[in-house]
Amino acid sequence: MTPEIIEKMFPNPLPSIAEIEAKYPPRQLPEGAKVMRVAPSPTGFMHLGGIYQGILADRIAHQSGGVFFVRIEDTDQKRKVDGAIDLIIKSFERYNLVPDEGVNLDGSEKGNYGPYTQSLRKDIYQAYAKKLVEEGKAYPCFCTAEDVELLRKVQEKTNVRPGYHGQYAKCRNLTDSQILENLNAGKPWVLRFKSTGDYEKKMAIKDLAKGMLLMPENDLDIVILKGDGLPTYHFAHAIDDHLMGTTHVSRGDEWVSSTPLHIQLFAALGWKAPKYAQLATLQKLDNGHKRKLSKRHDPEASITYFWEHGYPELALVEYLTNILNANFEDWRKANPMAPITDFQMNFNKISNTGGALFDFVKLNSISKDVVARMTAEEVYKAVLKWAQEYRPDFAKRLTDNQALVTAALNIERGIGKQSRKDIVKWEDVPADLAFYFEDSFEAHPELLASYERADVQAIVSAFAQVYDPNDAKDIWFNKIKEIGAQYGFCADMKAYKANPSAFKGNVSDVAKILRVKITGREQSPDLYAIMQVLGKESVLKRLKG
RNA sequence: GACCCUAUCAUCUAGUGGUUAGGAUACGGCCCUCUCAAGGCCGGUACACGGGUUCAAGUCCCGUUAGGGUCGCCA
Repeated sequence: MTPEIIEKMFPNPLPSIAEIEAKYPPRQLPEGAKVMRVAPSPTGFMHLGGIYQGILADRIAHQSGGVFFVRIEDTDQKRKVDGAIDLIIKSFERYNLVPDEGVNLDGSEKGNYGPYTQSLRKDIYQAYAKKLVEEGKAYPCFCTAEDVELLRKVQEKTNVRPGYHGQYAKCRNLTDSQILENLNAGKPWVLRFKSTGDYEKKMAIKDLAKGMLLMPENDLDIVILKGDGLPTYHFAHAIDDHLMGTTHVSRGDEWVSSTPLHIQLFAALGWKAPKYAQLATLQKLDNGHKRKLSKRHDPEASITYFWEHGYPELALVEYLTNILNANFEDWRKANPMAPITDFQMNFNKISNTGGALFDFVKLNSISKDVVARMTAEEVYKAVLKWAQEYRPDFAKRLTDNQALVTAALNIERGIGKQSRKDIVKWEDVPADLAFYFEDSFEAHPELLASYERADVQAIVSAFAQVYDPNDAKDIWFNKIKEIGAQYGFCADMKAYKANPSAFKGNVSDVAKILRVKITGREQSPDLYAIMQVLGKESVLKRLKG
């Protein structure tokens, strides 16, 4: 192609390749250090998979003494949404995935390998595109979207593998004069990669997540520069990950089939491709069929779903970590209180090759354990943060009653195995705490319908008489037993079981009567502790009510 | 249609030629117990199917079936 044509294609001044490469020197890192990134698109939707990928990249990079960075892939101007970059940054921040380099919330950047936003790198892509044209490795294509669509239809009809390849690559062999003519006529064009691949040949690709892959070489002349001059994913990936020094690319396995193309692209640019770890995407069970978690159909595909429902950040991270490296569970068992960043993430332990089902049952179980490991103060803070965002009314209740709420959250919050595990997510808390407050306490006398009214009244008033908030727990309990015995409820479980018909009931019935009066529920945490939290006034009021 | 990947309990998985096929979650039972939760103990449930190779196959090979993914000027 003549310099004249090339100048026509790239009329704007571009940095020279030497200039660019000088700005991106190889990183000086210790032996074995890995440089990894996450590269989300600012579409206004933060996919759960982004966090999944982020956990892997952050851990592997940081545990190897390397670098973790975030790159914003905004080359599709049509899908760009305001505020989307904020959402991305906040999402990673929320899960404590801290990039060493990338975009900050205020729009500034950190790191020496930027810009980290692709739309700001247009000149760089163009410079390399121009170089490929000069070397005869890329060519302008004047086919319209309709032309390409038509081609695909013809290929389908004639049973030919679809795509812009071989004899179907119409613009591949345009003469200089044809190109010039089209350019002069102002015809829109895209830049295509002139593939040298042979589809009949296989290439072996080592994937860190999937193992050895045997793939046909790519022979598609894919678009590398779109009509608006911005690169496609493929081209931007090769250039950015080279310049930014990415050593290991982790991404979803929807990219597996284009990996031969990417390796080819790196080679055409004279570079070595990074290593790939292409993870199976999270799945969901739908009508008995597994399928990819879908942005359109599954609310839980969006990270904000977990914010709204108040899942502890650590719970989600632990759950996803376990899908990445299933030996996490054993590690957690052995190190119950260790920070999760201590867990050594390992490419070799990636087990999810087929696509794991996202399992809320398991997530909930992990979440319960996470919450149980927290102190009451930590739970209070986390619930407050959630409530301030999603339940302002409840947030006010929390701040107005911090001491009471913390005390309530502290009930049976023991060490290790004895701790209470009934909070899965912060969303559960308002209902759990409702009975502590006079305005949301609901009396439910009907729960006592199976007892004689007179017995209930007698027991309640007898207890109200002897109730002393200063009693130790055993004294308190003895009082309950004695009152029960007085009205025909056996105080001794063994005796009761030996001859149940001799009694109206046993001490658990007495406790139930008091529990229902005081909490409005048949089930509650330790009643003694609840009464301590409520205080004498409140307890007596409910007993009389 | 073409290409690629995957296949162990309901779910996530351990397993790299010789295992009573292990764990976790879920489920069921018992114990503990003022209810619930938690905890402890016990239990059932799996190598998709069919052929090979081998003294020996969950593990290796081939096929079938089933699932997933990709074939865009989206990423």
